[in-house]
Amino acid sequence: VIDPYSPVPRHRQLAAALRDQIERGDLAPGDPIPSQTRLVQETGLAKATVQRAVRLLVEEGLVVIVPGIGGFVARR
Amino acid sequence: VIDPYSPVPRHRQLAAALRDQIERGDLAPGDPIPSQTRLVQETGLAKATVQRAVRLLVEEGLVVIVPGIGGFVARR
DNA sequence: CTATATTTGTGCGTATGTATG
DNA sequence: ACATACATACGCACAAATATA
Repeated sequence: VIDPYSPVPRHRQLAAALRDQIERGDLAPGDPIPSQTRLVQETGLAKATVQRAVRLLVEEGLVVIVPGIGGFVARR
Repeated sequence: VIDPYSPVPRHRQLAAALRDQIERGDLAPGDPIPSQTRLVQETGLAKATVQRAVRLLVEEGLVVIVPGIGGFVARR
């Protein structure tokens, strides 16, 4: 799902992909989002890049992170 | 603390500022130095530039870096 | 209560691409 | 051509929080 040759930064590509899944309803409010470890495995991206993508969604209010537990689609 | 218009390179400016804090005793031997992330936030410099400043202090023997942990004022 | 596994958080080291003076 | 600087990205290691066996 990630195009390494795109001028769009990889963390933005991943954030966009997750945002689409949320807005499409694939991921409903309250649902856990894939763990950072899974996202690293599935995308081939570095952990730092994955975290940066997730942090974008947190700043947008689409995702809530609970340390030690995981990330969830925000209720609202 | 960093003057972008100074002819002195920014990494040297930051290194000098940290060196002053160490020699003044604000940072004692064994004390952790501010993380690179913090220095990036506080100075507005890029990570690579901050890292370069810290590396100067390491080469001078004023700072010791422990990978995965952080940087500390050298004991001696 | 202890041990282990999972997940997020933090931090360093390094490399590459791009822009500027 | 060169030095400086920023942004992006990967890899690795350790710490903290939480849950489970």
